[in-house]
Amino acid sequence: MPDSEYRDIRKLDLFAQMADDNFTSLMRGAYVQNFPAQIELITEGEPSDFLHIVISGSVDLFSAWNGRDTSMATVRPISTFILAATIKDAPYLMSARTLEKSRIALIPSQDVRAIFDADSNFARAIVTELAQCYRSVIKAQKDLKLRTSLERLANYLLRQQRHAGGRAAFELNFEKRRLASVLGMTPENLSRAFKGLQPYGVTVTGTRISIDNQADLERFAKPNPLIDDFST
Amino acid sequence: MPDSEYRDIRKLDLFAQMADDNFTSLMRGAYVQNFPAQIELITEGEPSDFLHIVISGSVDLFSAWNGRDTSMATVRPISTFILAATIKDAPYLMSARTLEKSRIALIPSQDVRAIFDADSNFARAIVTELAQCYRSVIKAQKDLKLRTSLERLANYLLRQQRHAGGRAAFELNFEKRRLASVLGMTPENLSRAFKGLQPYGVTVTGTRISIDNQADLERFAKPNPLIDDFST
DNA sequence: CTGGTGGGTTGACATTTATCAATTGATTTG
DNA sequence: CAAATCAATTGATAAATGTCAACCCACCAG
Repeated sequence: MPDSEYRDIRKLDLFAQMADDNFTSLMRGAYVQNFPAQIELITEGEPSDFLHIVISGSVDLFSAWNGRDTSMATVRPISTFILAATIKDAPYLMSARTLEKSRIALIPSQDVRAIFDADSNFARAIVTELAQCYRSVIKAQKDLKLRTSLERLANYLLRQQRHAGGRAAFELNFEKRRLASVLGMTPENLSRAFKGLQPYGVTVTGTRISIDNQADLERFAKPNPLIDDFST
Repeated sequence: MPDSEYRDIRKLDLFAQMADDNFTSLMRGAYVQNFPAQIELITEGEPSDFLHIVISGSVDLFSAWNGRDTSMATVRPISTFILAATIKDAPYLMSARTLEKSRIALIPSQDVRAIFDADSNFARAIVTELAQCYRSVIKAQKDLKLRTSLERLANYLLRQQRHAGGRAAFELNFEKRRLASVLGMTPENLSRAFKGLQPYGVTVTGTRISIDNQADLERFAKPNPLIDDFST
């Protein structure tokens, strides 16, 4: 693993405070691999052998049941996924596939558990990370249960806009079919939902979104920090 | 606090392994109160001053937005809630109200955070608990996104049946309106959903459910441990 | 250049779910 | 006991969402 990557991983909240020895030992056992796009990295139901870290590219977490499937989340650099399964030594609840060419570090789960037992700074960081993950899912669930698909899309656009710097126009860094799945609707419905937001000043050209009337859209979307603010 | 309650709390996974001193110190700062039914214990958005432990009775966790509200979960004795908010020192994401007369212990959040820093056994237990909570919410989200309301009800009944001992007939320990909200539908819809399960051998009399054809219902519901098994 | 491929869109239609209003039935309360 | 209350149910209807088929268009490979 190149030094720069090593340092980038070290800077993650999860690893920043742990003892040098323990971090080095974790990394010694790690594999780093480049994967092409559309590769299934893990499959739900399998034992959780590795904690994964996305170094570059992006990864889709999804789940299937009875012939249907749905995107649960997207993981972008640099962050980890499958932490809860690793800690509990329980089967994966979601599958993961690369969305594009990606570089992924794999840390053996038993190493993570061993160092978690030995390094209380690491244990604390894991607590913070898990609490964050838990709260994110709760927010997603509120989004799903309390809002219609049009409202979910409107709020998604506002979040994405903020994330992209707050300007009126920004890029959708999602395939629309995946966005539809993340938002819990069909691609056809998403297409119509975009049209449904036109009266509130939303213009779509390919992957480019333009919010022409910020106040109008916010009046409709009613964004709420207890659902839409990912930082708290 | 009576000795028996003290011991019951001590037995919770969350507190079982921590040092005696630390547990005693946590409990010294705790309040225990009896609340009547339908009392709002906490309100979403407020700072998380206390970790709550339900000693008896039951508590509904719910959330509201834009005039709508939805039940997220029910907490039954003996277990805690609001752990993630306490740890992160972040605002509550959900409100809580007693469903019946309940006895609740309140532990000041700053005490929990202080002892979490000092007692690594406690920290480890918190990790396990949070990982468990996280995985439960992920399962709930899969249930919501991958299943129709009829399928959610069918699987709920099978889970409840197992929880009640596995016999063909069992009690629904939920008000139907609340069950509807938990399952993400309206009470009217739940009523119709029960009728929709009649062809699969489900009989409803008040709060009593009878599953007359286990195999048929399971063939329809297609229960899956990665969604319906709460223990893993 | 050309034919294929796949994402995105559109229209017609079906299904699911929500809403509203009215009724029932059990329980509570004065 | 009778009135009031509230959860549960039912029917009629509306709204939201999904499905299916067709089509457009950008992109890529031969």
